[in-house]
Amino acid sequence: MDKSDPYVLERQIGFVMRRAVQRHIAIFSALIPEMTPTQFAALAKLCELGQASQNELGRLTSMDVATIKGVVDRLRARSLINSAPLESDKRRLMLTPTRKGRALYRKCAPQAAEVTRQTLAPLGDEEHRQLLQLLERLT
Amino acid sequence: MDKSDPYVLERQIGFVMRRAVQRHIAIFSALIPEMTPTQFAALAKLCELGQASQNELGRLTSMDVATIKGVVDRLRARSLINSAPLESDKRRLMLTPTRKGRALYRKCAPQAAEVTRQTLAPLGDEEHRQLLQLLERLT
DNA sequence: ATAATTTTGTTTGTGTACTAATAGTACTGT
DNA sequence: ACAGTACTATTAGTACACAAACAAAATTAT
Repeated sequence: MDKSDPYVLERQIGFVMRRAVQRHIAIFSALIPEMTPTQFAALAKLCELGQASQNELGRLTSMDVATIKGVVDRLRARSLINSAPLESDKRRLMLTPTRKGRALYRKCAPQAAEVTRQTLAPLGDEEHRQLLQLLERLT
Repeated sequence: MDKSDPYVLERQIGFVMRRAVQRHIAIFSALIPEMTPTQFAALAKLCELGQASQNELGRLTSMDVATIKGVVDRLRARSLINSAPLESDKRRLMLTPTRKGRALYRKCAPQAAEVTRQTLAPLGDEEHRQLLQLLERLT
């Protein structure tokens, strides 16, 4: 990169990522109108784990405490997860997916794989791997 | 890609991009506390153009009508841009950066370049180019 | 055992981001 | 000229995302 390049908005990583995320979210909500990507991430992780505290689930899905609370509230309002204070540690709110939540997850998981496929449709398999690896290193 | 792979949240492009964006925004707000990335994008593009209608600016910065309105409102509240209805087309709201807005942009632009540099610090120059090119093709 | 610290969850406030509905203006075709 | 269409902006509602401040509970350090 030539350090003397003028600042061109369209070539900045932040701008390009924002646009790519916008397209991804549009594909997601077209294929999975039942849930937002964030809600699906939380539900998917909780189904994978079987159970988790709210804080734990937030960490594992990269959501801060305020965000995960809102997501959990909305999932619970739709009876997709249950929550109960933990006896052994009264600070913690233990979450479990409901039968309905697990069923919805099972139904949506193949669709979520298809979201990934459509999002990456412009790329070949090798490029897909490359992109994922490069982005992971930015984390 | 093995189609029989189970659905692993952490390997989905959406999840990985969300995390990368989170890190980028954290770097941005540490280096440029004066503005959000979105506000900077709008101000930068407006300074580059000299003037633009609100709708036009939204299109060029990939913000929908509701989003660009909020961003413009906040920039105007801080006297970084001016707005006036256009005589020749009364639907349009013509925007121009103020002197203060242009000064702030000039001050922040080098910092914004530094944000990009720090965000991409884990990658080499060739990888930087690759990542940008791959992401652009997802748009 | 008590004080200091850490962890977990909640609340408030600000700022994207999108949808859908509304209204005024401009343009197009007949 | 006028009807239909398209464009621009606003508003209301929902959903992330983060910071900061708070309270309650658990852990630790002395």
